[in-house]
Amino acid sequence: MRIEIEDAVKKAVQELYRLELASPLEHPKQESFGDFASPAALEVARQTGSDPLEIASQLKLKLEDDLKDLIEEIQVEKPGFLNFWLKDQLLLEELGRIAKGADRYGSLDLGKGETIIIDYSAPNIAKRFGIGHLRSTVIGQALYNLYKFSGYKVVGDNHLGDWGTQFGAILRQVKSKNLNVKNLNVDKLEELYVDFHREAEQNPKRMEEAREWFLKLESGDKEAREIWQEVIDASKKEFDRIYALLGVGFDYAYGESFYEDKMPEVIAEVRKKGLVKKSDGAEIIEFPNLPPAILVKSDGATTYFTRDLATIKFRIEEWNPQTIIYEVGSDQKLHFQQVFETARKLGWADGREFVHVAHGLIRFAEGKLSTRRGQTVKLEDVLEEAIARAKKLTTASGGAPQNAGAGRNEDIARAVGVGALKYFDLSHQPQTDIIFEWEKLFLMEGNSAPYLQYTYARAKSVLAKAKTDNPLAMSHEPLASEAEAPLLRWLYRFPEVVQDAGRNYSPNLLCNYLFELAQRFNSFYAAAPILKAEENKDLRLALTSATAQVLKNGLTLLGIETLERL
RNA sequence: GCCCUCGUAGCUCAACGGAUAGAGCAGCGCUCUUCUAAGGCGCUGGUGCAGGUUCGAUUCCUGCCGAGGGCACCA
Repeated sequence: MRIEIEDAVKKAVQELYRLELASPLEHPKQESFGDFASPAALEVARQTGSDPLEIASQLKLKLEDDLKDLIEEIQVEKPGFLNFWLKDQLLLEELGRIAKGADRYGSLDLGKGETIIIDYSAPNIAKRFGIGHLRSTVIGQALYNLYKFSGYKVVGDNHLGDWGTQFGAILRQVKSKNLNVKNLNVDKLEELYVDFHREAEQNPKRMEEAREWFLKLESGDKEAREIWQEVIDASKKEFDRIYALLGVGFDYAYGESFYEDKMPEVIAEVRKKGLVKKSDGAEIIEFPNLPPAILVKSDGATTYFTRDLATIKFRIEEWNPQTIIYEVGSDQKLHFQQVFETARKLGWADGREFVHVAHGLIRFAEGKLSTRRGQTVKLEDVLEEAIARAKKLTTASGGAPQNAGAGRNEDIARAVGVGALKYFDLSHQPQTDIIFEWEKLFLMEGNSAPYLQYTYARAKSVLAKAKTDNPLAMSHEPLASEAEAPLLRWLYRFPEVVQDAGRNYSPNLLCNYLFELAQRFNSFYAAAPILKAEENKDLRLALTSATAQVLKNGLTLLGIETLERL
């Protein structure tokens, strides 16, 4: 609907004033200003110097004719806005579309065969999976779902940090302390890493030893490889546990080490194109507006800059993507600017888009969480706490007593607890920092996943009692009353929101929409009886059903479970 | 020092350059002999500072102040 009206307005402006309209159609904040509003007349007035109200009136006349099938009424308001009211019939038909579309309602066909690669989560091997990795993991998964739903081919790749000098540090510790790697779990590995940096502060020679060990690893030293492999296995065991809890998955998890044998070719290509310069024994790439990046270290080892270049090359050859999205923290912004700039210089960009969704950090009030200094919060601890709190809530409210099988309360607590945590993260605009505070993570009322899950279960409960196979059997109800209208005028926007959230790399837009939807439903629910309705019963059931469906589709896109009962 | 991001209510966050800046939490007061009270209804309260562009600025530009991040062999 938005597209039709937007096009009509554009066309009208073009025909009447021969101007290309830039201002988009919008949803006014005040519902008294209609379903859609256009500042077109204001824009035309700016360019032609004439009276905006006069222009608005002219546009109104034309549009009333062009849009007579869609629009009930057009009003001209104060400075020169055009406000549009959709026909009730159209809104009612949308309910039918929701029922028919079911789990696919809101899906789009924007992809046109294009492929998008999303690089997300990417925890570092040998370190605990910290709260800091929640953002990338959860936002990345939501973007993945959104693009798939929008009709793109999507490749999700978990670019594990399983290569680099950090392994030199681990190897150095394991060897010098003569430890048995078989007994090392991630907690112990991280301790080694923290110890290493503590020692390195006292004794700079430690860093050199670490670099030497990494070089050994990179040049295929058998012992180094064996230890490295053990460390990876131990880490993956923990990561898999967390991904299972979070309900997050990937198409691939190549990791940095996968590109080991692909780097020489890339290095050669960069050299051949004359982009490298020697500096203090290292090979660097310089940029006009950025600090230089290191391609090859002075000891001949690679950096993760080199690896990211090799990764791009591989991804292009393998999937020929139109877009590569990196869901990585904002502290790596410079790095990606350097990588993207180099890729462009190498001629790899060519019609391709590289995007760094630089999310803000989860940090303490005083600053960044630093693994090196041992300042981490284990995500697993946070998840367990979230589930424990959800369980308490479930028990306290005495929910879902009937048919509650033995494992059922566990399932509910997990879905609610994990959902609350994921939603907490997703509902924040990606680019802002999040201050870590235990209490804030576990909000289970108000703007939270449990509120949405509760609303969904509530709607489903009504529908179960209604026992109608097809609550949409109603046809031409009388006009929706005050109780139904706000909900009816909100549901149809879901597909627009799916598109906006994807286009802006902002799952939080979807959160905002769903929360508002739930609020509107709950107000409606409190104001109007559904099952015992004396009027508009079919319509109310249809609204209930549509709300449940949209909530489910939206939450699923966010990677949050819905439960039929809680 | 240079570069980047962010400053909105007591707290946590919304708001495509638009119309009376919205929520949630916290606080106070109502509300379950109607379908799930994890709910609903109401009250209290805000754009860091100074300029500029615009019919219109929380949004764009400049400067300042404050917070965070980054700046060569970590990732």
